[in-house]
Amino acid sequence: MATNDGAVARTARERARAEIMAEIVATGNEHLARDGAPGLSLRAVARDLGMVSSAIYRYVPNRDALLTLLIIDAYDSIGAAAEKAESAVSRKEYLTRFLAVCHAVRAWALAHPHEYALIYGSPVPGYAAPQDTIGPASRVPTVLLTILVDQAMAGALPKAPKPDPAVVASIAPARDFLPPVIPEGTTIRGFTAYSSMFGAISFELFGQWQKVVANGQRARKAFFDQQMRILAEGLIT
Amino acid sequence: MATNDGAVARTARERARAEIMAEIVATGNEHLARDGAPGLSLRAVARDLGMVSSAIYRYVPNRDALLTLLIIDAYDSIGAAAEKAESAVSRKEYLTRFLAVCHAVRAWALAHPHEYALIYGSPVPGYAAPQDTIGPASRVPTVLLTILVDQAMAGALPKAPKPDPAVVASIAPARDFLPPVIPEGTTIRGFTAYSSMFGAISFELFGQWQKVVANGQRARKAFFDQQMRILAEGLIT
DNA sequence: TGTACATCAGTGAACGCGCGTTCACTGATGTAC
DNA sequence: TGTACATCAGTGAACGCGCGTTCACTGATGTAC
Repeated sequence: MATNDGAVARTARERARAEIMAEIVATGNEHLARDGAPGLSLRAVARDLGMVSSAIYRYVPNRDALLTLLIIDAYDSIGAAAEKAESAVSRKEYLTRFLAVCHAVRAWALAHPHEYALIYGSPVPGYAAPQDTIGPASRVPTVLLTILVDQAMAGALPKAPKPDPAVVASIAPARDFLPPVIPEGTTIRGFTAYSSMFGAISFELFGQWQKVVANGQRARKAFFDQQMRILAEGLIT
Repeated sequence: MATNDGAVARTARERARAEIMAEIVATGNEHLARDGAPGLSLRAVARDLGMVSSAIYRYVPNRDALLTLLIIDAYDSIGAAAEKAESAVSRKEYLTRFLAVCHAVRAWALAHPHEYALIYGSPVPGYAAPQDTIGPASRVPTVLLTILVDQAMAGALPKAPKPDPAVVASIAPARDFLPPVIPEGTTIRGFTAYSSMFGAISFELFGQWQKVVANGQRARKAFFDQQMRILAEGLIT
């Protein structure tokens, strides 16, 4: 047994490998920010790392694998931002917690537009996301769900009429991860708010509010805040 | 003056040109559907049209121009679908008109996923949409606006509290095309419903409901319908 | 109606580019005894 | 502790590919007189 603190970074090789993997992800993100996902190339990343183009294949088996790494990194990054913002709010301030998440997600998106586009924009043609991305992808929705659960536990959930049986059936898969305290009507409203939030961010980020909403940071933020408050109606108090 | 019915297709050359332009757009759309926007290439389109690769430059000055043609075509196509569905509903059935538009837009998106991604998904890196796309882009929102205006004229608009001054200021640019019958509170709710609708469609189309909403057509449609009804609350009666 | 010139569509070759990926190799690091 | 072998990281050349775009050209169509 060699000198070894924990499971990380044992031999020099392993340490170097972990570092280089991190550099690959970092450089990949830079390229994403400059050229977007379609322009991402293994050769270019290798070049930036001072490697010959074939050397990168020691770390990443192909281009799709690099995309997967970047997708996981992006989901983790946006998830961490949401968690951090939400955790700073006192537990009983449900609406404030919700808005904190919304604004954190939006701020992250504005700061990392190409990473955002990678995970919430159009799928990259020919790329199929593997299972590994599902876990990190659920961090943001999990935070939001926690707010609803806390509210339900406190008996502070607004009444939501039970939807049509067809609608209830449509969200059957969600029952696997949804605690029973959340009624169906609330679930649908929650999902709607959830996709709506990303709709609002995508519209802002992808330029769809051109000539509709003022361009200033202040205006955009106030507009978004109001949108999120509307989405929270009948769901979060 | 040659035999000439109207402003279209005079000489053989002009007729041929118009036809080939249409074929270019059609073929471009096929390629979009197969490979997505990033993979769209002038060479490939020319090849499919039986032209030598340089010949296409007689019709389209460069790749970006082809993208612009396809974007305009997509906006026109989705706009026409929305208009058609909405026009079939009796004028006073506001909610039914709204839902007709929502379902028409969704159906179009499901039928043309790559064209949808082109106009509502991540922007194509390095491409800047020219002014020509603004007109066609406004067809869907214009139909939706008409519903609100008709409702306002009939005095059937739900009350919406006037938002904060900062919020009102943020939508100042919209005042240019918004009739004064629509109050600020309604405007913001309308914009929110609008971006939310595309958020819902994008989530469905881009695979974000994996393991959340059931996969069947029926389920997906029922779920979407319920979402749209929630968005209509406090806005459309 | 017929001819002369101008315009346009399409050809074929070429330019220079960057990409993903493979392969046989050298030299450094790690492991077993 | 020292040596022998196995593993791994990185090299450099090469493969075959498709792309956008330019250019000088031929031949057909359109226009002016």
